[in-house]
Amino acid sequence: MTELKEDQEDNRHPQKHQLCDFCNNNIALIYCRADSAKLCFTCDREVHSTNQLFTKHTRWLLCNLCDSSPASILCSTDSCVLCSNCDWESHKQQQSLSSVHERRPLEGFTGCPCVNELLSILGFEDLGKKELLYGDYSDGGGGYGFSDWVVWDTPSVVSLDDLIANNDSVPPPNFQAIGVPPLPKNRNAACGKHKEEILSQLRELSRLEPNSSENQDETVPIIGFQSMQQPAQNRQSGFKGSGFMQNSEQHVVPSSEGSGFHWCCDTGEFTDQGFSSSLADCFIETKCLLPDRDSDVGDTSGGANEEQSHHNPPTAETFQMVPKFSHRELNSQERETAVSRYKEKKKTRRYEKHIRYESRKARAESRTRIKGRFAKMDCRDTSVHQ
DNA sequence: GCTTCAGCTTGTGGTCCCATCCATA
DNA sequence: CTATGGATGGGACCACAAGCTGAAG
Repeated sequence: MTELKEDQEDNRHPQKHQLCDFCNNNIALIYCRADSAKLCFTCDREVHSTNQLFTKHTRWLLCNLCDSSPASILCSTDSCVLCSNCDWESHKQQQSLSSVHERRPLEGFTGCPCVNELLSILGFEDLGKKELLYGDYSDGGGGYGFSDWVVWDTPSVVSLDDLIANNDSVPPPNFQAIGVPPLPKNRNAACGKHKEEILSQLRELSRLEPNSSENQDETVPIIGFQSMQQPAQNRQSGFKGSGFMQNSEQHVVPSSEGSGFHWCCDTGEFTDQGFSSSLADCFIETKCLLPDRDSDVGDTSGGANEEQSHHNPPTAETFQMVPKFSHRELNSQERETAVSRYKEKKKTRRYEKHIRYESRKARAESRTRIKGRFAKMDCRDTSVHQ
């Protein structure tokens, strides 16, 4: 079904994939604005690890439509990443449909992230390096096909009641359910249409990493139900992924004492020392982007604010009512305008010194100076001697 | 609407000073 | 690893005419 949809999408936007500007061999998946270059993951690593300056280049995934601009928007509905222009064009033409499209901003990355970090950046944080290296996700045979990694189906047995029901088999804090088929991984991958190519290149990159074999054990995610990661996924699909659209079970996810993880959906409070700061930053940023109405949500945990019955408890439905898309679209338009202004300004950018008033220049050159500083006219006599 | 005027702001270049980087002992 | 010195880059400084702005006639 998903593959069919993707095929249709591909037919709708027939295109020839751009090759990497560096090796001219692999499909370019990354765009570096500083270099104005389209790169594959391997060449990106090679190019941007050469010196410290290059590591500061911010890179983005390539837009799935035009294949020539950095993608700044993820459309979860279409499972594609788009540049601001293509996002505007594609969703402008389908006003009625775009109103229900889930979109969220994407951020670039800098430095030389390792494969695991890239997996996290691209929304494959559940997919450890071991799976990347040895996992057979590219075909459907013998287990989980690729689509299983990226398509989210609500788990049949994940609720507080389910967990409490069998007290005899209360799982340890990490809730490792041995023998349970692994949940679909990464229901919120942010890599767009070229998932397989990305994973293929990351797999290649992983092989090239010197300590790929050493760290495998450390990076192997727990197979099966992982309460440690569940909130992160929920958070991604909910907060980051635009508005709690997917998983109404979020508010019954158990908080596990002593596990270093706590999730409380009522307040939106989320703490987990295990998560990277970058992910936390994403969360904070997204929260700031939400309309003011959301800011009240965080207070509902307090007793006094519970009296405020003018708004319902922040269930998934409540958040769905928030006019988040109007906010998002406004940002998108503003972004569009800003990008246009930036491009125009960039065209006229001048790095050489620009003299606005030649007359002032001529006068400054003829002025008397003392140690480079302009001197008063009545100091002329003394300056002459210097 | 136009002109005039007063007051304020801006811009100009050579030199100095300080912080930072890098190589070397 | 630390200390030292040279190289480098960028900002501050100066006076004052030109330009700008708002009020007044």
